[in-house]
Amino acid sequence: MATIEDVAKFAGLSRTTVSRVINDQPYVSEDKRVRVEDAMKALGYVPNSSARRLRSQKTETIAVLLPRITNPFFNHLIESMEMKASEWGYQVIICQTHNLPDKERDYLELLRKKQVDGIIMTSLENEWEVVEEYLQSGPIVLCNENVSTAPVPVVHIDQEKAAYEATIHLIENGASEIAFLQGGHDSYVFRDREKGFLKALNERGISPIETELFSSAVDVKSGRELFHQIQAHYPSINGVFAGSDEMAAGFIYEAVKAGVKVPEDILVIGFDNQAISMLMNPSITTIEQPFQKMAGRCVELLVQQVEQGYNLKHEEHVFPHRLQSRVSTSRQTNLVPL
Amino acid sequence: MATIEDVAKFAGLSRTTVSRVINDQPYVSEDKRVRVEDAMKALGYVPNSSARRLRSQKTETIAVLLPRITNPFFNHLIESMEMKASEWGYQVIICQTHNLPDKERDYLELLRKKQVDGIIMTSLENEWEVVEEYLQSGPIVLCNENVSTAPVPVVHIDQEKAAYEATIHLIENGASEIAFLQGGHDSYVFRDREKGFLKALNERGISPIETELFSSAVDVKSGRELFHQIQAHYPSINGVFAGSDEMAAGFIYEAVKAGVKVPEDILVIGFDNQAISMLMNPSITTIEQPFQKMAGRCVELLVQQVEQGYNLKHEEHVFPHRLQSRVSTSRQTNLVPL
DNA sequence: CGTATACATGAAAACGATTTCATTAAAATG
DNA sequence: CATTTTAATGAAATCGTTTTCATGTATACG
Repeated sequence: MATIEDVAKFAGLSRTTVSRVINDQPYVSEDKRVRVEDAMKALGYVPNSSARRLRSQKTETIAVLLPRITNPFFNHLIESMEMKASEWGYQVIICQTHNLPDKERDYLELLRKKQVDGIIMTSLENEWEVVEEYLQSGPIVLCNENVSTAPVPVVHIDQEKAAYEATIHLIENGASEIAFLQGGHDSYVFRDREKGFLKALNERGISPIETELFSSAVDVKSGRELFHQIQAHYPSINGVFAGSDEMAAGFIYEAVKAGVKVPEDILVIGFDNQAISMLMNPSITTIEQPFQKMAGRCVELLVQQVEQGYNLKHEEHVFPHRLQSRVSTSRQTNLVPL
Repeated sequence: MATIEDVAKFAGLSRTTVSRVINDQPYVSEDKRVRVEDAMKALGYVPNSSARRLRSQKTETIAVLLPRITNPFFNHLIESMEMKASEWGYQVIICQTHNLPDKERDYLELLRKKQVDGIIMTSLENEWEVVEEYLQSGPIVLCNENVSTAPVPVVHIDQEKAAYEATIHLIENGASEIAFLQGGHDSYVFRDREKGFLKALNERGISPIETELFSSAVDVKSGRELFHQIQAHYPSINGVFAGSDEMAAGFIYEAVKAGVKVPEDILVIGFDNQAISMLMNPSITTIEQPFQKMAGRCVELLVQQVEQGYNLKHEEHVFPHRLQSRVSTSRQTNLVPL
C-alpha cells in the first residue's frame, strides 16, 4: 500500500505538504494542492489509521458497554448511539458484558490501552469504585444506571417515579397484591424502581409481600418462569410489575396458556414500550423511555468531553417517561386494543 | 501515562527487554522478568494500542456491516459474532448501513484505512463489483447474501429451498392464492427466496398473482401496512409468505384488529423463529436459521483469513434450516399453541 | 581446550502519519 | 527603499511500540 512518503515522492514534494493537503490545512499553493491530489489518486493512497492514531493520540472510536445486544432496550439504545457517533465521525465498538464483572473490566481496559477515546456504560456490573479508576484514562458517560456519587454525566429517566406511577396505575385498576419482578442481579435501576414501587404500596396502605421470586434476567424466558413460580407459591397475587416488556410478554404467554386471564385475573405492566407490548394479545401497558434522545445525549456528552476535555463532576440528565395504557391493566375492556 | 521507555528506565533495562516480557517472548532471564513486571506494576503501565497497531500492522478489530441493529435477526447474529470475536481476542465495530449504498462504502473504507483487519457483511447494498475492490485491502466474509460469483467465503442457509418448503407448507394447509412479502429492496436473499416461492407455486399448478405490493422493510410496520394493501387490492389472497417474523406479526396484528381470522381466513408464515413468533396469538409458523452457528462460522472464517492469509476463491458454507409449524398455518386447531 | 551453540541483552531501525521549526520568497507597510 | 508580515515549503522530531541486528557470555561438544 502506498504511504504518504510515496505520494510525496510521486508529486515531487515533501511529506509535510502532502499532510497539509490531506488535512485541509492552509499554506499550500493551489498548483501543489492539485499535484498532491493527483498523486494520491494515481497511487490509490489512503491515510493509515494506526499511524494517525499514534501521532494524534486520538482514536475517534468509542466503546458502548451493555449486557447483551439482543435485549431490545439495549439494541434500540445502541442503534441511535451508532447513528449519532457516525454523525460526529466516531466508530462504535460493541461490548457485551453478559452481566459479568470481569468482562466489564476487560472492556474498560480499552480505555487504558487508548484503544477508544471514551466509554458509554449502559449497565454496571462492578462496584463504582472499580470503574472510577478508569476515569484517569478517559471520559465515561453513564446511561440508565444512576450512580449518584459518580463524577460523570449520567443520562436516565426518573426510574423511581416511573415505577411509582406504574404501581399506582396497577392499584387504581384493581390490583391489591402486587409482585415486583425485576431482572436477577442488583443494580441501581433495580433499587430505584423498587423504591418507587414500595412508596406506592405504602402510600396506598398495601403491605408488600415478601416474595422469594427469582429470575436471572428481564427476558421472555424469565417472565415465563416467574409465572409458574407465582402460580405455585403466591396464587393470590393479582398484579405484576415487570422490569421489561419481554418479561411481561413471557408472563402473559404462560398465563394465557394456563387459562389465567389478563387483565381479569392478573394485571400486568411492562417497561420500555417495545413493539412486543403492542403486538401481544392482550396488549401490554408499559412505561415509555425516550431512548433515541437519551442515546443521542450520551454520545454528545461523551464526544464533547473527548474533544474539549472533562472535569470530574456529577451531572444528571433526566428525561421524561410516559405511561402507555393498554389492555393488560384495563379492567373495563379486555379485547383488541385501539 | 507511562510508556515502555519509562518502564525500561525504572527497571534499569532496555525497551527491548520490556517488550519481550510484555509479549511473553523467550530469552529473558527470570530476575529481569520480575524486575520488568514490578516496574510495570509500579508505573501502572499498559501498552499503547495505537503504537502496537502501527508497528505490527494488525488491529485485532473487525467490522460487521448490517442494515440496522434493531432488527432481531441481525442483533442475534451480531451477539454471537461479538462473543466469538471476543474469544479470539478481536473487537467488533458495528456498522449500520440503513440500506444506504454510500454508508456501506463509507464503512468498507475502514478496510482501506487499515482501521479493521477484516469485514463481515450481512447485507449488500452496492453491486458486488464495487465491494470486490476492497478485497485488495483485506478479507471479507459474506453472511446471508449468497453472491455466487464472489471470491470469498459465504455463509448462509439454502434460502431457495427454505422458501420452497414454506410455500408448500402454506399450500398443503389450504392456501390457494399466496402473496410473497419480502423487504423493499432487491437483494440476493430476496431473489433466492422468490425463486423457491415460484418453484413451489409452479409445481402445484398455482399461477402467481402479479401484485404491486410495496414495503420498505421487513419490520412490524411494513407488515401492518401490507395487510391493509392486501385487504384493499387483493381481497382473495388467503396465504402470506412474510420475509420475517416481525413482518408476519405486524400483518397478523392488523388482521386480528380488522376481524380477519388467522389461520381460518388467511394462513401466514414468517421467517427466523424469533421470540415474537411464539408469543403472538395466534403463534406464527416460521423457518428457523441456526444463526449462532452461522455467526460463529463467519468470525472463524474471517479471523482465519486475517491470521493465515487469504486467497480469492468462492466457498459456500450452507447451514440447515428447519420449519417450525405453529397455529398461523394450522387449519385444524386455532387456539392456544402447544 | 578450542569451537560451535544457545541464551541474554540492548542500540537502532522501522511502522506511517503529524507537528515543530527553520528557511526562503513574496507582499505589505511606513 | 528598508523593514516587517505573511505565505509556502521541507527537514527533522515525534508518537510508542516491535523487530532486526550486533554483541557478549555461558554452556555443550568433540
